[in-house]
Amino acid sequence: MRNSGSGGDRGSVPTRERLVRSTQELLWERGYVGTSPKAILERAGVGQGSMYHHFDGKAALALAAIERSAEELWASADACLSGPGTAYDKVAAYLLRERQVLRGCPIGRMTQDRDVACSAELRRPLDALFDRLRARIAEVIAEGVRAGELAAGTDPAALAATVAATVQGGYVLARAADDPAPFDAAVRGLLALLSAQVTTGPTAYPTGPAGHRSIR
Amino acid sequence: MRNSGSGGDRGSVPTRERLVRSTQELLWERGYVGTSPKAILERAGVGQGSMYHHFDGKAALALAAIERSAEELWASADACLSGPGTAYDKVAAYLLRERQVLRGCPIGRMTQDRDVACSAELRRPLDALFDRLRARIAEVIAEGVRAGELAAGTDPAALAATVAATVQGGYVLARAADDPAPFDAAVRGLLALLSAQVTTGPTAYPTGPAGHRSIR
DNA sequence: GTCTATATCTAGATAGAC
DNA sequence: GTCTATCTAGATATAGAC
Repeated sequence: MRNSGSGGDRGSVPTRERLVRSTQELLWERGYVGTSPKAILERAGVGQGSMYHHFDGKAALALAAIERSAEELWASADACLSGPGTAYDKVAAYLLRERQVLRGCPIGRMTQDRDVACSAELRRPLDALFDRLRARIAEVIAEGVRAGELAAGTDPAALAATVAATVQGGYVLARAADDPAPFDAAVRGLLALLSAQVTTGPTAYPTGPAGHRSIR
Repeated sequence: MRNSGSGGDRGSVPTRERLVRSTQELLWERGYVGTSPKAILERAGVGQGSMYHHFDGKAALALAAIERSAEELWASADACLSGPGTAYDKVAAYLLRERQVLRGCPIGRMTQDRDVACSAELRRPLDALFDRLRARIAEVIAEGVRAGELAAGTDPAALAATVAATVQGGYVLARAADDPAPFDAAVRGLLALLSAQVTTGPTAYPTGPAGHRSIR
């Protein structure tokens, strides 16, 4: 049982963990190309030797950071989509959950990074996350259709893609404007369309403690 | 009247123009941070002296390239939105027009580049483009509402943001999957929702020569 | 107007001391 | 395990010849 870092017995964050977290932050802020090992080390407060001891190099560290971010994002999204209420409520909870719009999506951002998109290994966690996300949203929608809440003839997979795309595109529009308003508008527009598919009004069900603001 | 490049009288593209076009391509492929002056010069086939003669530096050249790309994108989008048919037809024409999905949007991509987003000057053309685009889509939708084609109560600005976001987000999902399918699914899902807002079926009007495949 | 040579700084990684 | 030196290459810009 080797010591996995000097911090474990001091109550501080182990070196390896600090490297991963620093890299998560920097990838989110600057992307892969814009993030240098030097910047990671400075933020983590460790020397170069530590980084190359724990990881093979920049790509390996980035992979660990991306996988971690994807896990965290999935946990957050799934919590919304597994919440109380109708299918509409669950989708609305996911759409209205988003935070820090101007920072963008830590995972979606990576798709614009050439070195990431061109690397099968680095792209895999992105693909896996969005695949799971769309599948989960589609599942929620399909349940709504089966329950008679949403219009029959609704294509769950297509609508799930629209939901995920609206969020990702909302980030893009908001960053272009340096203002979260376009993101909010896109979500509002989608929820308005979605509510038109609801045969039983979403508020006809008890929505439970979540109490998300309804759009229409 | 100074000579604005040695190519004008030889039928070849002037140096300055070659620099702008090369930069457009590289910004699209690699983003701002990932594009070096050296790469631009190599693609344009000119020496460094030419670049620093025509432009102050990388940022100035990038600004010219981004403005050019925005103009081209606007022309293309506006053509779709000014086409024949109903409001649904026009929006569908815009949504279905998209090409080279895996390359992403040359303008939307820039929003993920820190140096661009943090520069008021470089961000301005992105903001202007998406602002015009949303305004134009909203105009089409508002006309549809006034004409009684689309449901009264529709919020043109919000729906326009949803349309633009679906496209931008579709690119993100497609690049994550390395497959255009999620883009197509997102568009299909949105058109299905939109068609539910159509009080008069879109095919009830003569759609003219455009003849876009209808989704539902 | 265009070129090559040069300068400075940083990226990314290795070597080896402690 | 962690540190500081050191290395090679490339980014970005300037200088000055042609």
